[in-house]
Amino acid sequence: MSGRAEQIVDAARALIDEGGAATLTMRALGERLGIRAPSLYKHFPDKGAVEAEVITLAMRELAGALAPAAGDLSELAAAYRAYALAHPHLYRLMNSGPLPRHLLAPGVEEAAALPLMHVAGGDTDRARALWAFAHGMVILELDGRFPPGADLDSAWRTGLAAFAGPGQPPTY
Amino acid sequence: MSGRAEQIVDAARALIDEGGAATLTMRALGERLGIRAPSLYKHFPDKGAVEAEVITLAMRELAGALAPAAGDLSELAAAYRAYALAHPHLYRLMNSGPLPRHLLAPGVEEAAALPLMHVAGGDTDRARALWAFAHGMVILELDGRFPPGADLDSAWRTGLAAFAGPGQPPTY
DNA sequence: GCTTGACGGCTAACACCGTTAGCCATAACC
DNA sequence: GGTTATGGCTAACGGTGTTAGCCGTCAAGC
Repeated sequence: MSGRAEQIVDAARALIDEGGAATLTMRALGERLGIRAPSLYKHFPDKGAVEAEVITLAMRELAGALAPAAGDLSELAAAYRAYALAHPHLYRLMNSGPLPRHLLAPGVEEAAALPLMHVAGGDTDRARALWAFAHGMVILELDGRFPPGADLDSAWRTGLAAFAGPGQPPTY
Repeated sequence: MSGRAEQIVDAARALIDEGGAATLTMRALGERLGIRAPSLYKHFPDKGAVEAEVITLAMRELAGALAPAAGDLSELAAAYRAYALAHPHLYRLMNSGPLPRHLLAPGVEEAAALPLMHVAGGDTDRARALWAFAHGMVILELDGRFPPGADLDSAWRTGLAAFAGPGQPPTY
């Protein structure tokens, strides 16, 4: 990816991070770089390709934010939620709707899921259930689905306690 | 809501149910009723108002689908997942993104959540964690985020077992 | 019976969207 | 020095939600 392409992806990331996916417009993106929209097509085939690069970038960010907390369930959950709250639009972009897997850098999706797999002790069912819980909590919070004033820390603790319970203890 | 308005909402529901939210276009909606797009604005202030009515309708549907399974956790979970898989686009519409609460029929959101609250034994933390898990499982499945061939029944069982565990037994 | 007004359709148009076609200046390379 | 790739540009197309303004129908009131 040439230098110009990286600038475009960075600008697109900033645009989404600030105003959400709907703010990412080819014209707005061009304007941010002092360029007209059609010129962007000299670097990317279409808008979806730019978005895919932003997703790749965000997944690497998320993996990086999770890595230091790997090993401890509640720390990992806190780091996961913290990233989502810090970058709600990026979180939504990479974790909602169909994923353009064929456009993503290979391995990046697995890398983001690795800490969770590790904390689940290699039990895929447990890992998937945990992932669903964490994603559910985060996305419902981001979308304002919980009643205003709801004690979400408490709900998180309750859920994590259930998963940490004696059902299937970590094998390591 | 007059007769014509109901026809519009029904057509909109059908359009979304068949092809997803993106298929709901004011022009397509009009065409389905033998009418031009601008005429729709004689019945609704904008597209968002039509969508809000469809959301209200879908929430009532979901509540109706959940009611027979109330009381039993795994039955309730099965009914929840079944509705989502039967009407993925409607599920996404009503459970993703910001909710236009001020446009929804009052009480409809609570009614859809009631069976879950009941099965959680009145424990709001437990109810929220369960909701997050169920929504997470469903939306990740709908979005194709799980690996192809993943045994999701098994993941559901694992998660439900964790929540049904001795952490906080039902109080009734 | 005539007038008035609401209702519910219509066309034309605007601003914005992603995208394509085609032109052109610069710069590197043989 | 000519050739070619790079990376800009304008103009335009078809699609989107939405607005303005026109007009036929039909019921109510005088």
